[in-house]
Amino acid sequence: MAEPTRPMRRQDIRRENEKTILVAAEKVFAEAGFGGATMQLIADLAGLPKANLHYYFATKEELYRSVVQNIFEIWLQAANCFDAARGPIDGISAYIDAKMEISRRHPDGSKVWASEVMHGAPVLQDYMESTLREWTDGRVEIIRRWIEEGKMDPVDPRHLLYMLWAATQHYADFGHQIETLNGGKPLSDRQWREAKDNIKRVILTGIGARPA
Amino acid sequence: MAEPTRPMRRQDIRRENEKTILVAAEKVFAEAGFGGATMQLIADLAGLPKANLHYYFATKEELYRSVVQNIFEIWLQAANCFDAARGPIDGISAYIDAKMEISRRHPDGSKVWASEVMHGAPVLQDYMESTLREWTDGRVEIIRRWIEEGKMDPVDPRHLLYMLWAATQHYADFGHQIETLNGGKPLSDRQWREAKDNIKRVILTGIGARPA
DNA sequence: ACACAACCTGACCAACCGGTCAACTAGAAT
DNA sequence: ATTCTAGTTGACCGGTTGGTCAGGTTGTGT
Repeated sequence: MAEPTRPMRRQDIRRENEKTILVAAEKVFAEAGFGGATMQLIADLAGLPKANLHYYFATKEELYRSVVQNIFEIWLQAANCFDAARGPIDGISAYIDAKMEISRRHPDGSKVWASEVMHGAPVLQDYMESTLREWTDGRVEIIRRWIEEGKMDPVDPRHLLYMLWAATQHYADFGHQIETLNGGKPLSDRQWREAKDNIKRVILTGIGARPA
Repeated sequence: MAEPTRPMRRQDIRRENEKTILVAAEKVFAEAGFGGATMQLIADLAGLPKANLHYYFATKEELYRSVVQNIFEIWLQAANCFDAARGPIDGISAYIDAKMEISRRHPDGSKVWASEVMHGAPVLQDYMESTLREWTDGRVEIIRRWIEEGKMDPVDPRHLLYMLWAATQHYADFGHQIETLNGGKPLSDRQWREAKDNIKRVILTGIGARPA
């Protein structure tokens, strides 16, 4: 019954262990916060001795930094939906879909991200002042153009973006509250769809989005 | 120049010290999370010796619990706006105003609350299953009635509430991000008003709210 | 077969944290 | 004035934490 453990190549070992550690770390950081997380807890969850963690990640901060950067990249990827779109209905719908999918598939990463920002973004400050700002400015420009072209009402683009972030991220960060109010059960497929549709409908109607 | 320190009555001492400690604790818990906060940090910020903290609050958990319960009560007070209203425009407007005011005046408390929920509400689980659930069910019923009376479109009441919570709380929890994207400066009075107006306008339009 | 480098890990350590306590000071009641 | 109780605090303690390290094991190029 024992799997015939094929010999692993060096590269595979490193990649696999780093992945295992990062997954465990993401979960522990999400559940306990940076201060509450311990290397021992992460090691136990990863099924590795603590000293092994320090072989791959020198310090707790370095491990945390890797986790945060990972989720930040996923977060940014959802951005592309916006660019390809021809109008607010396509663009914002796709963006809501993408961000809701992140909230559903990576709730731990979302929480780590939220926690990082809430504590003043000590690790990500640089990214926020460069990458995030550029991305935001670009999207603001797109929305402004949509408004000029009469494709939607004149809504402040920044506050609209904040609302999109807030409404979608809420389902990850406050998932526990939502679950509690849902009778202690996680949202079903159907409920996730309803959530998505509701956000889309309220916001798209709210900004007076008109077909391109 | 030294203030003529009037003798303090026992009651005043206790009340004043508890208040000082709670304020300091709220800030430290918000900035560092429960795990990252230390009694020493809180004591330093409060200007009291650490042992004195333990005189008023036996354990770190007890102090944390007090902080969380405080903000929970503020949070619940904003609820009353909803009841007095005759229709969605009045009710939801007032609620958004109240919650935005909380985000602005009590950003630390909001963060502690968010952190608490994000980590599975270890302290507040009881409240969430009783008080919060009751409050939510009551509000759902009100919204449902508004829909029946044709005062707004048939939007899922729960998801609408989540959106209200998310959009308003975001300005506290992600305040640092918003500040960074605002050129590193806090939102001005005018920008806060714009934020509030935008949320109101998008949501009220989005749900097709009609005057009672 | 050999040597080198990457990988692994039990044992250990200094620093720190939550919490305790005994001794002290200062209002309040008589 | 005396007594009692609430409030104050420096010093201390056991347990935990992030991090180290010496010595072992295993894949890999020659």
